[in-house]
Amino acid sequence: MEPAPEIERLLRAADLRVTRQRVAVLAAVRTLPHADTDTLLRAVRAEVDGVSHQAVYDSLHTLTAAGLLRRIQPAGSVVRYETRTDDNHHHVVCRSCGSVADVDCAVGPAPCLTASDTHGFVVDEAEVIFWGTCPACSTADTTTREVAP
Amino acid sequence: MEPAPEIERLLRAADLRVTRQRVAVLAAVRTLPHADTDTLLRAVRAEVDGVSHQAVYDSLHTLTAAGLLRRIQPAGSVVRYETRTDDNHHHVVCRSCGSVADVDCAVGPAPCLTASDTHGFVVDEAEVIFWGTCPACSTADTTTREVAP
DNA sequence: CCCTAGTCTTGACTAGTTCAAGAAAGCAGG
DNA sequence: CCTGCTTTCTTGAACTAGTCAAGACTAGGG
Repeated sequence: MEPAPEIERLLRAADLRVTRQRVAVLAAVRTLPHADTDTLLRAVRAEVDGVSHQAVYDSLHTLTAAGLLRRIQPAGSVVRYETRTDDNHHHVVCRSCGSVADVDCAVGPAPCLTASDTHGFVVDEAEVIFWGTCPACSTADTTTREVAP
Repeated sequence: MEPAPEIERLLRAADLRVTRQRVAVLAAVRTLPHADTDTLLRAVRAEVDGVSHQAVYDSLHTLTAAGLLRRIQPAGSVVRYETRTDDNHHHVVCRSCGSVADVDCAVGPAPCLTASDTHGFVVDEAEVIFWGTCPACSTADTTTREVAP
């Protein structure tokens, strides 16, 4: 389903052992960007039978530490992962269904990274999360009101 | 310790019943901005004996819904609360110790609220979190290296 | 003062994640 | 190709933060 050799190359480049579990995890995050751990676990098990949940947690942590994955966690959401790690892009999150989409930086390469007074903190990253309503939910809201409790 | 009448007034203005628990919760968040629920629970119990954790959770939810509190949750952190709700300010979070400080908007009243392409999402808020190292941790890091594992 | 809706207490329960010990597997060197 | 060391995976228990639900209590309008 996924080009395994390419993924294998990525793992070796990051000095990580190539295991079926890791390959499957990385492939899963590629095909399911912004998915949560449980969804990824299912996807991985569809590829490699009998993978333990701990292996998936471990792989996700390792791959994140190696810079192959990026971990995102909007308030009130479980942890989600994506493979776009190089660019400092941001996210829009739907308040209603929790879906996430990528948003490129609006103002140049690293906007908003100029806080007025950071109280002596040494800032290395500015994370921006846009909150709103996704197309599907805003349509559902206006057309079929009173459906949700 | 806190001006209870003032807090009472705030509660009534928000059409909420005035209970000892709520007053204590609101006072606790005032004196301990950015505190997590557990810290607040302890603070509340110091004022009013035997308060249940559920009452604190309920109060925090109710007060947040009424706009008297703002709930923040940086990735990897538990939920925290603060009383500054009117202005759209942001936060700096220490990667090392997790401490949080307020940061006022850098560019005008609502910066960064102009995402380039929001994929059809209707955006109503832009949340900015600055990640870095707090003064205490950066000092500890440079002077007493090798202390932490 | 009484009534009722809203709030609090008590205690069980859940989801998501981490911890720990031993078995299995990757891969460098011979 | 085989060996052995080290990392990774499996298994299964444990933990934390938070939620659910039933009944007792109480704020505040009448």
